[in-house]
Amino acid sequence: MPTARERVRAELTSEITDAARRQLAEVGAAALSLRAVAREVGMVSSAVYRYFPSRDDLLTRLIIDGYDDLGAAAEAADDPAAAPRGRWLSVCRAVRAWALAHPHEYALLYGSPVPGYTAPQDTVPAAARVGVVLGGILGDAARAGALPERSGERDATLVSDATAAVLGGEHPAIDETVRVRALLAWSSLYGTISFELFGHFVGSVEDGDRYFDRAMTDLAALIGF
Amino acid sequence: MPTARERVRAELTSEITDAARRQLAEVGAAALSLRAVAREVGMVSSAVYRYFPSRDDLLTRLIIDGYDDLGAAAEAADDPAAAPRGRWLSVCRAVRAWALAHPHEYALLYGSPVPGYTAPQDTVPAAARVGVVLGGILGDAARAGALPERSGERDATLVSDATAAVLGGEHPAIDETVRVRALLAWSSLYGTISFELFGHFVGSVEDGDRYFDRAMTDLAALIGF
DNA sequence: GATGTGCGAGAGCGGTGCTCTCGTTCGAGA
DNA sequence: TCTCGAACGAGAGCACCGCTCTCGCACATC
Repeated sequence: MPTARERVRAELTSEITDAARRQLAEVGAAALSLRAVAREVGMVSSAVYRYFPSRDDLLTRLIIDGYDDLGAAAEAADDPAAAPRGRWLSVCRAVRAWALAHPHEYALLYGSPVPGYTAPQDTVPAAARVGVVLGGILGDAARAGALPERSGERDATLVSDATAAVLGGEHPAIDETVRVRALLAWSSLYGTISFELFGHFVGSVEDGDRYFDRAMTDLAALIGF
Repeated sequence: MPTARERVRAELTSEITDAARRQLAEVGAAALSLRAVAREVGMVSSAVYRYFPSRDDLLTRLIIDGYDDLGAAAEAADDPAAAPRGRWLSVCRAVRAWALAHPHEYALLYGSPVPGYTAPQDTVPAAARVGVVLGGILGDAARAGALPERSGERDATLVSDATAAVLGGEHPAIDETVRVRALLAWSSLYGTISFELFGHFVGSVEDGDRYFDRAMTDLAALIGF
């Protein structure tokens, strides 16, 4: 049972992260100021250091929360009963929708890394959630016989064992070519969203929604869906 | 003929940008400090404002230079006499090599936008150079009959006229499907490089060089090369 | 009830972007 | 050739930043 002190500490911690999240959404990670967060929660800046040893640790908290929120959105959008292509497209749409709704969070997760900041190991499980969802679609499709037959060969020098396991594991319909294409589709999803969000499609793509659907459908076909 | 004052002004301006470029390469855009640049060139910080009205304007200069440098690298890597797939792969490799050699510049160009900063119109021509090279490969391939026949249809609600013109223009082998795939391949190139550079492939891709070549080859096949 | 730990407040350090003022110097027009 | 205005560098200063340290106060434990 938590003491009163522990309870108020937990409450204050989440109050700080909430304020930080609000400020992140407003001004972005680079302009996120620990002092402003402190002001918003009615603290003096030095008091915040009782809860987060540095601004980077506060950012780490936001990064993990962001990955988790995005991962949950992707998982919620996936209907395991649907056909592979529909599942793929649905998850891609969910990721894009989350990115458009949380542009600064997305930039924090998938944009330039914060300088002098290296992601601690804590972020890894949360960061992997979207990939796990997409890998599950691939594996389910293979086991359902929805993918063309392939050599099933394994080249461990290209894709790591852990990632190969996430990408449907060993199956005759999955070889290194499929694994590479799945990774390519995964990174292309984020490349597409990043280009849209960071303005590189301005003047090129007229209808973002339709372009995205067509591009993601092309990627699904590349994998074999 | 430039006066002595104009000459020394131009010289000092390039001295400032050189120092800024060095600092960008070392500490990244977010940590680039106008005061440190001033120190490096032996000025007091306020004097730099005679040459750049703000830190963002200095960054804009670096962005344009970066796009130009990257664009020149892409153009130099393209051999118009080669086959489309080889040209595509060669340009992709050049972009990746430039990114790996200039990670902070790359992050400035294709990572999170600087907060409160909107790219001025000056950056557009420089930013377009890589896309023009890739579009040229597509157009040459179409005119050489190296692409499968298609409907040649045009759907201006999806891709802008200017971009369609860059992507080989009107040709029976180029329809909106090809244009979408070309844009997808373009953004996927950067998605792949960004994932590698920003650490999202850590633990997944074992051999970055081979993975990149195979992924880019898959993209070429998607376009029709 | 005494004691020690957790906590918030405040001052302070060195850094940042940016502004303003003040002499100086240079260059073009009279 | 002289003059006067524009350009320039230096310096002080403002408000902000991340972070550290110290100092009291309050709470939980012995």
